[in-house]
Amino acid sequence: MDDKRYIDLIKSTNIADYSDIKGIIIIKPYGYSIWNNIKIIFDKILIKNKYNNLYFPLLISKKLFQLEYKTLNIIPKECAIVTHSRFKINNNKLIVDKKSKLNEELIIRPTSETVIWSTLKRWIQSYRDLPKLINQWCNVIRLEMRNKFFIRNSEFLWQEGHSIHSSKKEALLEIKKVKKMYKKILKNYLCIPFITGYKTFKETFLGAKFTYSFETITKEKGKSIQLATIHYLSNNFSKVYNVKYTNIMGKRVCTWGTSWGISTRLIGAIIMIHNDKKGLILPPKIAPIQIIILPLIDNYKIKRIIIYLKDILKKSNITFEIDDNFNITPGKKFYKYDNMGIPIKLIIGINEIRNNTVELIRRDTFQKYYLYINNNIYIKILKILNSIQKRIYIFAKKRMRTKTYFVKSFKSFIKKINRNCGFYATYWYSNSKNELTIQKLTQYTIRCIIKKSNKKHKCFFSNKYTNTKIILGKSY
RNA sequence: CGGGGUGUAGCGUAGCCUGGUUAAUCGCGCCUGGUUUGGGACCAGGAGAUCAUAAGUUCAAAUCUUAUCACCCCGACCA
Repeated sequence: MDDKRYIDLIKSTNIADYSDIKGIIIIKPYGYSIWNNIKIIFDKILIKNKYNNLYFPLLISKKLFQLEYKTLNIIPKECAIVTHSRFKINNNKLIVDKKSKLNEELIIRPTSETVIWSTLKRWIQSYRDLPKLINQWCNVIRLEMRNKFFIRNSEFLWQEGHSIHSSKKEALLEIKKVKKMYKKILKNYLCIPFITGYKTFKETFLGAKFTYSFETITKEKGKSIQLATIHYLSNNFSKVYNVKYTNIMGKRVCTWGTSWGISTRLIGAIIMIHNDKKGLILPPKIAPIQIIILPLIDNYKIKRIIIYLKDILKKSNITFEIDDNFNITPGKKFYKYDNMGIPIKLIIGINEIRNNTVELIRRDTFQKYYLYINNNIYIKILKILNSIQKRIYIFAKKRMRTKTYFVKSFKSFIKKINRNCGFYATYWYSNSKNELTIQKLTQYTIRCIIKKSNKKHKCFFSNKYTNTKIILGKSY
């Protein structure tokens, strides 16, 4: 899918639109509904894992950032900074009233570690207060130079989970738990295959000891998309904000933290991964509409069938919509709903009335089924929804595999990337300078370090011996 | 911030080089009426644009000149 097709698809399916500010988009009902489904699913997973939702403020004072700089050398980039509070009129034009300059600048959150950890100090006194497992669904702003619908917006919606623990061991265990949580939603619900691993030092979140990431590639282009990240904060933020607790021995000791997130970028990933010539193919479990019912003629018998079907679908928790606008021809409707990626079309016309059936067409294969209308019809429908869910995951996974290559030398790497974009596995002797050189030469970056083997191998770039295996990819 | 490009109706565009009954073409979409309706229907009619903004050249500017602004693509930044 080229960029134009991607943008066209988002616009024609009413998922999102541009706003009048560069890099900031409007998420329309159909798109928001996808996000909302992701949210509902992940919220359940969070609750199961004992997380509590809460909300921290949008604006953060500068003095907190100053603290982080002092201790961890974090320099915030790409922030929106609020400096004034008032306008005045000059020559019939609105201008910022310089007299209204704020004593201290406020920063719109690019992420919330700052405001959360500075608050935790007051919430955590004893080992009995730990662990603290919190999550918030919110928007953040990171002013980027270059933008792309959902993949890189200046404002995006996300979930940020934060956990604070009494020991290093417990914090690391929590990271394992979060990995499972993300694996579950990405694979079982969004049907997105992925690779996982640690970010290089250069790409690690500022203030984190390590960053663990989930990466995938797009259908045609084979470009990399980062789906989720988990940061192990160690006791770094505990040091900055002096978040300490009294342990069972009566000693005051530091806390250990993690933070992690998934964002509306996932919508972009879904679009880029699940599509064909006819448009989107949404995974049934997050599709805003799972079934579109299309009566072909305006007829009382059909109306009766629809009422009957409605009842059954509602009882089986299948989301559906009925399009009984007869001013639009069937062909046009078929194209429209195919484009929107609705998993199943149910068609009812004269033939169906005669045979007491409905015609079912699944979006992924366009296979047709004729189902008898009776109380058990939902069983077959659920089966097909499930089958679509599984099939699109398997297909995406196969595709990712065929787009994953192994290279031994930089020379063969260069040769191959000219032909195929994708994931490139190789051995790597850690060196930030070389990392940058590779990026400049090829536009490829190290997506993640996937494992450390026992055997030593030659680094594909420096020829030094190493046991580190990495995946390279071309990012959006 | 560097290099390139584009601004004409809700969207996509023609016209610009060579200024003149062109206050603007065509397609999609929208509205009204009718005939249609099993994979993007057709006919008839209709609404909708101070041609990005500002200044200049000229008898005359969408068209030429200058400035400004916005957006897009390619780099640096990046969940």
